[in-house]
Amino acid sequence: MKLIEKAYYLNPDVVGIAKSLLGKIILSSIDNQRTSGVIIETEAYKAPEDRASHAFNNRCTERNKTMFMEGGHAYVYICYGIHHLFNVVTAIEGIPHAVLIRAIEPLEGLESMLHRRTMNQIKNTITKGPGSLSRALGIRQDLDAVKLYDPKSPIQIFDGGTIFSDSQIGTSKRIGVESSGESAALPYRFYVKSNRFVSGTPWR
DNA sequence: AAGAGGATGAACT
DNA sequence: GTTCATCCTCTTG
Repeated sequence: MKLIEKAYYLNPDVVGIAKSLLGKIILSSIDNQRTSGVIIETEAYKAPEDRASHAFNNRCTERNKTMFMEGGHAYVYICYGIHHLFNVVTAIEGIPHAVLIRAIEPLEGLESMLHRRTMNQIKNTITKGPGSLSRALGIRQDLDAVKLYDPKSPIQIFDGGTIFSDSQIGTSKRIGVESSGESAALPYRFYVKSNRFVSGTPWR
C-alpha cells in the first residue's frame, strides 16, 4: 500500500485518471477517526469544454477556484445545501479537470462510518453515492483544497495494488447532468461491475 | 436585493 | 416513480 505521488495527478488525461482510480484506496483521518475504502465508481469532469463541469468555459468563482489548482488537491463543495461532494483535482495548475468520487467499498473504520451515517448495521447504502461516501468518511467542505499526496493530510489516496480488468469495468454517461447539452452523453462514468456499493442506474 | 436552482439521498405512494 | 429537505452560489435587476 503506497501513497500516490503528486505526479500521478498531473496527467492531462482526466478520463484516464477517472478509470485508473478504480481500485485505489481513500483514507481519511478526521476527528481522530481513521476510515478508508476502495474507490469503485468515478466520473470525469473535463472543463473548459465540458458543460457539466462547474468550470465550463473556464468560469472561475470563489466556490470552484480549487479546480484550477495543481492536480492532487481535493475539491469539496456542497450540493443541494446538504451533501458534501468530494472530487480529485487533476492536471497542471490552470487546467480545471476533476474526478468526482461516486462510491467506495468500506475497508477500515466501519464503526466510525456507521456512527457518522447514523446507521446500526452495514448496508450497501452506507457509501453508495457521492454524498453518502463523503459523510461516511467525515469529509466536509472545510477540507476543500487539502493535498491528497501529503502524508500529513486528513485525506490521502493509496495504491493498494488492486487492478480491475476492462471486462470488470463498466462505462456510462454521467449521473445527474441531463441538462448539460451535448456534454450529457459523454461516457465519463466508470464503475466496477456487480459491486454492491455502485450507485445510480447504469446506461443501457 | 432577490430569486432560481443544483455533479443528491431518503422516504414516500 | 414522486416529493422534498436545505442552503449556498451565481445571475439578474
